[in-house]
Amino acid sequence: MSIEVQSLPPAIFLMGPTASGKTGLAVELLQRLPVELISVDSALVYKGMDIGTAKPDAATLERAPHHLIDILDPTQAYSAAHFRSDALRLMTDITARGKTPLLVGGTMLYFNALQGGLSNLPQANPDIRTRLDVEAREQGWPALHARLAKVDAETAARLEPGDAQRIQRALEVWEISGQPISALHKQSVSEQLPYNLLKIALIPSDRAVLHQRIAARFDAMLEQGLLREVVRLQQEYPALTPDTPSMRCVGYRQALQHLAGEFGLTELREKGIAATRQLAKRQLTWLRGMDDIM
RNA sequence: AGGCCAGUAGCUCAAUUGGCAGAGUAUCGGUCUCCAAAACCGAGGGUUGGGGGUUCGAGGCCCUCCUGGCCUG
Repeated sequence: MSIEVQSLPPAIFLMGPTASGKTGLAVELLQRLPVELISVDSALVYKGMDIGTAKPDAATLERAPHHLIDILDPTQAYSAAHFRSDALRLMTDITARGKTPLLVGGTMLYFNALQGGLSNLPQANPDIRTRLDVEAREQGWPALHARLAKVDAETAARLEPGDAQRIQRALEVWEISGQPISALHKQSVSEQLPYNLLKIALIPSDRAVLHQRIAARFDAMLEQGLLREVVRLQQEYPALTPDTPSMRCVGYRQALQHLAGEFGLTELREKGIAATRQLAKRQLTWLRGMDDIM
């Protein structure tokens, strides 16, 4: 380990799939170490989404405050870039206070963007996205993929013709900047994270046990009033639809569909649990590919 | 008790006249640069309820048994 690395301030990553016990461990570490907690979670940012996100309860948050929880209305959008910017600012502040940032959560893209950096790309543009969505409805995403191939063959070759989100993003970047996203990726690389990282992953030893915990937790959410929470959100924010980013969260999307009469309670339970298992699987895939994990 | 309908992948269902058993979903694996609890890609998975028969060949036809549903008594 070089002197340069040792001189960097410390920061801790505490990662793990949903229902792996991250919050409990984070609270415990807080009691023993001079740390401040930063949530790394694309769902916990939303106010009013408490039950379905398994947000730490009020008493826990009182005892163990988390940054980046309850910072947005459910009508708003967040992103990896927003997170990176917010987290870097908070880490600087925490370090200046003589504390160590403890980043805890399950949104692996956010951890990845924080550590590895993001290229300097134009911001998302809702108007362009809406227009591209309309065009895709008329022509199909493969047609837009073909359009992308004309201006950015490299990215088109990398993406599947059905990969709506990434085709849309690549076309959006092209329209705003006049440059292929592949070229921008090569140009600008944000600097290394100026912290000496300790990365901890909570990886369940047995998938079957994780599946049991997921099922039990979803049942508990239903008992605690997940459906009431979603009804209340709909009343408070009539603009919410199943396509709103916040409502794409596991459990909320299925609850909206159930409330719209698409299926019954039994199916809601099955679909909610399955969606959570799939989330956990993707989180574990990320973790398998990460280096330096304890 | 009799009559009718159904039984095919974990689940919901396709399969022309008897002609290579398939989809969706789930599960598993992977991809991931401003939506990521998102989006996308791939793979495995079958004694077609059991047994017998006809046929070159049966998920589909015949016999029989089992299971479920509906109708009649």
